[in-house]
Amino acid sequence: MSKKKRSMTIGALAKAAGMGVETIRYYQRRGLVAEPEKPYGSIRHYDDQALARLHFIRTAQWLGFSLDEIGGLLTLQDGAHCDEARVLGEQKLTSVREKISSLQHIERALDELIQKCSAHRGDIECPLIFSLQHGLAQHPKTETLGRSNYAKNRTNR
Amino acid sequence: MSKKKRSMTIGALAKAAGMGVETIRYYQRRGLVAEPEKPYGSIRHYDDQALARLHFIRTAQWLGFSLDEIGGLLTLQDGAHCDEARVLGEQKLTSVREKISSLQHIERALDELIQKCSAHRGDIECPLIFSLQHGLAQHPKTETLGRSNYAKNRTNR
DNA sequence: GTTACTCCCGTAGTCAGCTACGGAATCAAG
DNA sequence: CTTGATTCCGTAGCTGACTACGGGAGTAAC
Repeated sequence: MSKKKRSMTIGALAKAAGMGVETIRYYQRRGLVAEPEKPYGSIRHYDDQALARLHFIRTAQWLGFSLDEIGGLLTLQDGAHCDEARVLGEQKLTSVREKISSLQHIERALDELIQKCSAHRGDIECPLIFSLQHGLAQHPKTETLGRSNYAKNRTNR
Repeated sequence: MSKKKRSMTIGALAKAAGMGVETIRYYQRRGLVAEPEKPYGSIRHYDDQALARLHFIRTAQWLGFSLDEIGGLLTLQDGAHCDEARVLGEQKLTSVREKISSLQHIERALDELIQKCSAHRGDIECPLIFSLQHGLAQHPKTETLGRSNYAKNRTNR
């Protein structure tokens, strides 16, 4: 949007990018954004290019790229490696689609359990609990639920 | 399935449940499964009830419940608090549906970027990279991407 | 009876992405 | 020129669900 070459402190940059100062420092440590030279006994200043990088990171993150993958995308940024970028995007798209379909399985399973729960009145046992104990048709028992899975289904803060 | 009252060591139980010994110990520490009495100078033994608990945990996990939430479900297991269980299930269902719809937004955005990439031939810049730098129409810039979000889109191991 | 697994138990490490803390230096306002 | 906010910098803590390690005890097979 704005193209004027304003110069900001890290605090102003953080505010402009909608993130915390500590987050920017963290990205610097990870090598995702550069740390500008510090004038003799003074404070670092950032320009709109730095802000653009932060936007880049946030958008790519929203698309599901990890910070490591974003690092890879950023190296593609300078050359004209459009094909490589497209391949990365396609891989992401595939994994997003897989995630959608497995969440849809879960949606169906949960929905059925809740239906049964609502239908059940004053009987011996809760159908939802019972199903958890005795198995679900849809649920692939062999699937490993590792640590990479743990937050798959968490609610945003 | 099997109803015979076999007795297993923790290793056999782990194998039967398809998880590691350390995982079961971890659940014991978290109070999700009980630790049976240890005979004088011997080894603990587990029965099919213990196995059923582990199945319960894995299925509930697959449905998106956290271990803390599973702890809550397990306390409902003994009383007949079907309504409470159903409410928890409904909350999960809501959050699953939210996740699906936000992943579908992402799917659309990624798909468009890739289309543009494929259409582009020998021009100055890569459309995907360009969009990351200069903003996406679909992407809500104000949305906070906190730590609870970081694995939202990771691939299963 | 010796070898080779398991079990037991406590503690510490892993991953990803932040977030917090503390003390010194610098800057902006009054 | 003082006060109070920021910056700088390194290091440590947090989350959730495991996973690994180490050393001693028990157990199973030969």
